Amino acid sequence: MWYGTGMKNVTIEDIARVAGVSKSTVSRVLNHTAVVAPEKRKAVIEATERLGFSPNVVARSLASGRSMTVGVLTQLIGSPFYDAISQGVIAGLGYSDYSPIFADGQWQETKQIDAIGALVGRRVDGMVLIGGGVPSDEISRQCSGLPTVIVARNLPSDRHHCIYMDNVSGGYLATRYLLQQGHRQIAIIRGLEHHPDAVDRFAGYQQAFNEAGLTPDPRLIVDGDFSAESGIRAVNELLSRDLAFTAIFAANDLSAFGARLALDQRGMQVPRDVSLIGFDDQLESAYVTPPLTTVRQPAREMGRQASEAILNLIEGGEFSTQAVQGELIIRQSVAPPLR
Amino acid sequence: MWYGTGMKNVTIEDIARVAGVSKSTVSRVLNHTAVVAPEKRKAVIEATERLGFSPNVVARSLASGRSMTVGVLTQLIGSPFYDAISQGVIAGLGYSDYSPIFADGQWQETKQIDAIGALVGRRVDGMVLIGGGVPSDEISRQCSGLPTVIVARNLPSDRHHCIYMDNVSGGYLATRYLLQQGHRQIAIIRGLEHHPDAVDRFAGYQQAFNEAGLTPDPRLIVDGDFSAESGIRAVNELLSRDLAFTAIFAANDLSAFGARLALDQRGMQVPRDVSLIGFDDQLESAYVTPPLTTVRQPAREMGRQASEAILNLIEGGEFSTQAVQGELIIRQSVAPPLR
DNA sequence: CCGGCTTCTGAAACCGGTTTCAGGATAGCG
DNA sequence: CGCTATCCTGAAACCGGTTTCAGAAGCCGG
Repeated sequence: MWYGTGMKNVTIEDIARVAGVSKSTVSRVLNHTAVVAPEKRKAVIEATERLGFSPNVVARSLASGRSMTVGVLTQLIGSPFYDAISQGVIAGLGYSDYSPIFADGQWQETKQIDAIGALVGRRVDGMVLIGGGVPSDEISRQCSGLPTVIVARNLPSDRHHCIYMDNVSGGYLATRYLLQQGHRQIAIIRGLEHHPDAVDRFAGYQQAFNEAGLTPDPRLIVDGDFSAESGIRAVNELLSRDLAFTAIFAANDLSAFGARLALDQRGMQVPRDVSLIGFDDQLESAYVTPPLTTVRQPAREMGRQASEAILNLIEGGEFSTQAVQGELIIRQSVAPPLR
Repeated sequence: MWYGTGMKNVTIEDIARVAGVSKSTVSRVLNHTAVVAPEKRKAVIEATERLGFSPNVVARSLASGRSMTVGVLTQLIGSPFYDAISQGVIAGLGYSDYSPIFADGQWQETKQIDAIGALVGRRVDGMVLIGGGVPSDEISRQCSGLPTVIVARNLPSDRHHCIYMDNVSGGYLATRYLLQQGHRQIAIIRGLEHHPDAVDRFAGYQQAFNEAGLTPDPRLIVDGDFSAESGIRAVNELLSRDLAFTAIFAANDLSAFGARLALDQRGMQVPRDVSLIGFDDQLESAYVTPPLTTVRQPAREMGRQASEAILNLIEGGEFSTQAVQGELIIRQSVAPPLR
């Protein structure tokens, strides 16, 4: 078996022979790891180019102890938000000498633990964990001594480096905006019951109400699971309960889409009859009708930040947990209530 | 530096010592590569578990010549279609012992060539090329002797293994459906001018007209670039030209969303005033208002198929280029024309 | 009871680099 | 001019596995 651009497989030894020097010297030239006499350096470089040599990364990894790879644990459920983070990581690593290796957690804790194990076994030099629910101490155990960044999740222990979205303030922002527009009966479609993001956004919702000296109507709180279907179900449930509401705060844009569709099917217009606000600001949200007002999560940027953080940690740098703030993106799905 | 679950770093040599056998025997037990006396086997397995040994994949790769990785070249532009293919590849590889390594081509030929080179340098055992525009013979050159699958692109040479969507028949399907519904003035928003997918879909559009003994109105053909913005621009252009049309075939769902929005802003309803059909069937398409009729491209499945194909090729199996057919997904954005 | 064949096993070579170490050449200094 | 400090360089060890090879042990039939 052979690879590479050309023939057999040219090794550092071949270069050494052709250039009339030793392996060591070739290595030194290639890595700029020591001063080498100019004429030898030249000979090595020429030989390298003539034979079309590209060093065997695997051998190099073994010898140097660094694999030049970063393990990325995804959850792969096809959520636009998490996917965008992965993309950001890939993009951010694109400018470095490190390559990302992916493993798929499938939102199952055991799978995630296995996947982390597989990545560790591959001797990745750093680890980026996107979302997921692996317990803190399990992470510590498996990734001890290994630079690790956790994205889109906030682990309280300061052993961990996290880049997460401040979901409380995000939920607060969305709700306060609706309140400012004059809404009082604001339904909320929550995300997965125990999902920390969902819990936090809900906390923000309550906080905005509290701050305004109001109390949300508990009957307007319905559960969902971040899917578009759950948005449909939630609206149907609200309408079947025959409750009055003038606005909906959806757990994420996808469920907002579902909610929008369900409202439309019942003949209710957004924002005339009901205002609607989402969470995420995914690509499509600016182009649905009406363009969706939402809280922007800079997913791609978070991924990119994570890649920078991990590179920095690998180089021995420092990093401390960062919360990124959501941004209210005002479009056209919210209007003051009619009356 | 040390990794792993526990202490220093336990190697096969440690296991050998503890189990009272030689390295060779440990290797044989771990890889089931030869028969070993039951009691020694047991000793090895026990030692392995007790010390929490996980083999160094890098060393194994170097020795065996197989890196147990598959290189994936993406284009990372955030296109829902291409992204979904990547996800499919990750998912498909999840069940194997191979891990995907990503490199980002950024839709630039030079970047793509570099990226392929980097992957080859990493001694990947197989390569999955998603989209992109690297010339056929450049691929042959760099990937010679390396199992390679090209997804979402059809290279005529039979040296290559491709999994691609039949865009001609997809475009045909969409257009024929509109014709069947009674539309005659069918505008088309094309994708990027020289993009093969766009060209093919347009060919399908013409084919459907031909087959019906009709000719499309050339003034209803406008260019786009697969973005939502381009959908908006296209509709505005059509309307400003003051042309009569009863239906729009958009290059992809994203540009259909844009078109839908632009129509809405001009007070035109879908499908009452104008019917709209897209291409892709991305996640959100079922939940916009009205739910979008479209041609489904099984992106994720294509990625999964690619991963299966590459694993098969690595094992020495055969694979021949496959065209997957699009499927017309009828929802509610198309209706017969009013008159 | 012995030769031949099979089975198991360990020593050693190997994969392709990096890194240590020691020695030779050269330069600097008194 | 002699002696030490410095600079280059190559030999060899090393990273942690796999695989070859040859020898030891066990089994068989004659």
